[in-house]
Amino acid sequence: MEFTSLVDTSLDLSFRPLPGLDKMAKQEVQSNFTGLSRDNMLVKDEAGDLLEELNRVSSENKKLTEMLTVVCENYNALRNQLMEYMNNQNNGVVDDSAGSRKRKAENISNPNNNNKNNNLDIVCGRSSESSSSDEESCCKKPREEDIKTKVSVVSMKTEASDTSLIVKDGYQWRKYGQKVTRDNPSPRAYFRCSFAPGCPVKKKVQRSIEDQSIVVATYEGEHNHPIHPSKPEAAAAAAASTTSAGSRLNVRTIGGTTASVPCSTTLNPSGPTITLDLTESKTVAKGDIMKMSSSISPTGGNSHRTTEADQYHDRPELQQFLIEQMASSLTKDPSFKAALAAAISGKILQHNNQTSRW
DNA sequence: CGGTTTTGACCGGCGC
DNA sequence: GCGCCGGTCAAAACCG
Repeated sequence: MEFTSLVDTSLDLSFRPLPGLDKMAKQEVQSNFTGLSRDNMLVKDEAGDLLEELNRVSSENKKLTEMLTVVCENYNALRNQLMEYMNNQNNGVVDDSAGSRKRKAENISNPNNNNKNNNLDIVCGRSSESSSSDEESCCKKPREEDIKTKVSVVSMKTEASDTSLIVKDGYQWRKYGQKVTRDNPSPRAYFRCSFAPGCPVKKKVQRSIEDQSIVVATYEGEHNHPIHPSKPEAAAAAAASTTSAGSRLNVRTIGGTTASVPCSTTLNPSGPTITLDLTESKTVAKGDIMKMSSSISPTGGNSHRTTEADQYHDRPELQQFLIEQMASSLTKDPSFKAALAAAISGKILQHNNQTSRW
């Protein structure tokens, strides 16, 4: 399953001039102001400026689209590498898992344990669900629960002083138990989704044994209802809980601003790690947007407008900076990320529904 | 008052 | 069969 096949990466911001708009605008201006030669000249200049602005913005739009496409391609490449790695591990480990009668609960019970068997179970379950019979043969008798339950792990950085095991993922959870497990001194909390009656999703939340400030949430199952509309922070974890990759997905919020890229993907032996820096404050993002919009706004400062537009046109480094600013502002904005993640997870869900019908 | 959290008891799977 | 352990139940307490 190709990621690009699921997500339309064209990112149409609907801000490109229509073909012929140039002519139409000029004709309209001319017909409206015939006989007023001086005004006519002024309006022509203004129309020209606006068209330049439109062209510039549409070219930026195009560049942003290309950037997003590159990101998706990188994701696909990394995912392919991961699949190869998984296949290699599968060949080496399958006998071990068949021979050992180790309790299966341990796979799930220890989210910090980067258990290869756990990954394999998930991958096999998912591939038999969505792929051809060739892939089904990789695990001929997948256990039924492995197919039914999708398990995803989300780890989040929290305040070290925050002792509550609350992971805000947008869904409504009801805690039904708490246990201290053998391998981790910090208690593990058990949650059920209480947003919709009969929703089978469960969640286990426990602090990482290595880093107490990291809370590890293990989601089991799929929600049978849409995400709570008033909770935009749901995006990342919701995407993780419905991830089509089916492998371990760690969504981390990192304190501070050390990450220059707010969203990055890395491949490590435990699986792909998606690191989301959600800690950037809204004020920063909005400030950037405000800065940007005020500097490029066609309505701001008539006398400087043309020269500013020319600056952006003539200087590629400024264009590059502008593009980076736009991308940075978009990715820093939580609401944009939430909307993007919701759209992607929606696409994935839609695709899963379509493939399950085949 | 209804929903949520807490917490001890209980259950079932697994290893020895 | 027994004990360990993770997961779940359910009554009481808590909260808005």
